[in-house]
Amino acid sequence: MSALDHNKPRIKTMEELSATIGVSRPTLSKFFQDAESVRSSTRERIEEALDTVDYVPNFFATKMNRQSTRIIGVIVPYLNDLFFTSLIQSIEESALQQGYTIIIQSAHGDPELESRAFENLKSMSADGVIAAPIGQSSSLSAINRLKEEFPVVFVDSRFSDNFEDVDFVGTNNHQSISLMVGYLHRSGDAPAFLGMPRINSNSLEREQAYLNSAENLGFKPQIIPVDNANPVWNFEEFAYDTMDDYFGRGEYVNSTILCANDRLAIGVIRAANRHHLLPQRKGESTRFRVAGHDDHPLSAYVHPALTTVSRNTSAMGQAAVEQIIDQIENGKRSGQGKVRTFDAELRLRESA
Amino acid sequence: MSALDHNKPRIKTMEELSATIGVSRPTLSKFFQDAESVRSSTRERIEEALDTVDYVPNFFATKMNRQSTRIIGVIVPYLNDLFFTSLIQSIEESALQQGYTIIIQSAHGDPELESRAFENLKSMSADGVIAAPIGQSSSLSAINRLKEEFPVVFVDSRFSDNFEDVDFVGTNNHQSISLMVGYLHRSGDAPAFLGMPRINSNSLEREQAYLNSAENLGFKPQIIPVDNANPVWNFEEFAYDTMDDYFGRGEYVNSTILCANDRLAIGVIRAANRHHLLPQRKGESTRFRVAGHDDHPLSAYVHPALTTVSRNTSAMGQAAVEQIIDQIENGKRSGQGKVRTFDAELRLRESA
DNA sequence: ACATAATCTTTACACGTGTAAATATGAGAG
DNA sequence: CTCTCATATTTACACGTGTAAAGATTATGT
Repeated sequence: MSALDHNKPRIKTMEELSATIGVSRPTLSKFFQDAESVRSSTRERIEEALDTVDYVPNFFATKMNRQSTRIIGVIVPYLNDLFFTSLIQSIEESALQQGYTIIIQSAHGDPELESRAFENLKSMSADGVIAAPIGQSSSLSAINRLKEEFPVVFVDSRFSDNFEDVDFVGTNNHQSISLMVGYLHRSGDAPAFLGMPRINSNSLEREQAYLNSAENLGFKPQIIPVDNANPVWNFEEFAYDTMDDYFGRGEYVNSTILCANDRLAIGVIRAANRHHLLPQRKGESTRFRVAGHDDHPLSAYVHPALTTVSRNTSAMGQAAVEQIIDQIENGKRSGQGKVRTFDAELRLRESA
Repeated sequence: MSALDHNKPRIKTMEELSATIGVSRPTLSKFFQDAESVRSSTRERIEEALDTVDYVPNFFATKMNRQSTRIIGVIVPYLNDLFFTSLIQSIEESALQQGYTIIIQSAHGDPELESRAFENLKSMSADGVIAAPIGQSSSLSAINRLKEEFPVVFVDSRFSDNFEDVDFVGTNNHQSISLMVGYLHRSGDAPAFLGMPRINSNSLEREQAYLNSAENLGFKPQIIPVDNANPVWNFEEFAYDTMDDYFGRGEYVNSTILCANDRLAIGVIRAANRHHLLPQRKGESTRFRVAGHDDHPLSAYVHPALTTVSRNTSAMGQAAVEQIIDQIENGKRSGQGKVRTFDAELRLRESA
């Protein structure tokens, strides 16, 4: 039968379907919203008929005259990042399970496009939005306005101020960083810290967590100065250029470097390899070490394999969906937003 | 003003907008479709009013009663792959420029979900679909039916048969592979070939191109046997496991290996590093070499940096959009589909 | 077979915007 | 100050489905 699918007559409207299979349109409407809501004999009759016919309800028409569209918007700053794509994947899976459809919007790193993405979702009457914000102040006012209009959950990073009333799902950066700093400190030199070339909450929090850990463990923190002039999204290149420069001048060549994320670490490893700072053979050892943060899918495949901490993207995606659906179905509570952060786990590999 | 955005009164319908700003609804409708279509004095009046008010036309309502929705669906087999995300990025950019909106659908590697993605897009009356198909026969019948209903362009890979009438945009695999084989052959040992663990057109074409090149250059082709039992999407792990096995048994340890894509090559490099097959220091040299295909964003950051050929994803995305819009606006020509393939360029780095 | 409840059909209006036709208004030319 | 043409307004219907109300039909228990 499935080979003959294309022979099924195409039916465009529910009205037409009603006429051809002899079931009233309101009943069909009920059926498509919830097959269980009609008598079982009717259900079977409809289902049999649907096998012989090619019909899908019009998406727009179904959503238009409805209080709830069961659409969740997902906004990410950038699609070319495996962290975000795996987050999306997890979100989509959870949402689908709850009968929600997701609409993906990428801001392409542009605050202007981020605002437009929110507008798009508003015009689609999305029930709610899960957003991983770019974190630049330019998009702040737009988001500030839109968070009043429908449920919003931030994931991954959030704005430092003005958004205490918005739910947040992310990583417990203090736990993850102190876990890694603790490990590095007890297994060798205390680490220096290479941050992200832009200001978002993760960037700040991780740096702060690093400083706290240093204080707790009693070593002198050392934050590697970087050019923060223009925020950039190709982290590997940024880290490579930065450290290639330092290494060329003989700086940090015997250090342990903790990077704010794996993509930076991958760039650092590349630079370190170029300057022969890393152990090349089994048993060999050098003083230089690198560690990352996130457990990027490829971090196990660089050489030396990257020691890092894993973020539980799957749990984060699931939690974000739970939170947004809670807001949608139980109403948005004003006041304090719920904050859920997830602990990271150490992934000891070769680079440190 | 933008700081006070949230003070703007929220207006939900065009009717309401018409009442508050004193311009008739049909005129507003014209304005939102094409601002140039109304008298300039009217346009200014509307634009000024819009500054003081918060209104966006309802997406569903605008699309519903329209012949053209200006929506292009984009279906990818998997979102967790930087090749597809950069393709999407390029497609979105081109589409936006032409006034089209894209809706992204990921099949998550599942033919069932791929079919459903097509259904979704049909229910949204998408004007056309750009699809990178999974390439399994199970989804063939569904696609076969749907390609009759609206314009379809395949990108990246296509079905071997039954789809000569569908436009295709991809890489000139014969050019790219023979370019690489030629280079490897004249710079060292002739390569063996490691293919992808699943059957799509790229997989087959690249293998065939490899065989052709071998014949042209007069060396004996050697295709590395792999387990094709269950198609798998984590290429790095697949390649690592496969080659770790071989290397452990002393096989291929002095070979030059050409991989069907960079993600495989990254896995191979990892395995080769574990078995110390690759040159570790400057000047050092071994007989073992690896080359990839695609110019994956991280291929320059593995160690040794991967020698590969670049696919022009930007041009491919742009071409795919051109083709789909051509079909949408000039009608679908039956008969032979237009095939556009792009040449690849050699990216000589360190691994070969 | 009867009463009763569950479900279906019929009818009608709603959602927010596109769009066509007839009419009214305004700007520019003479 | 008319006439004319371009553009706006008014009115009306359309898109495809959700949904409420009233009446008709079917299933269930006795």
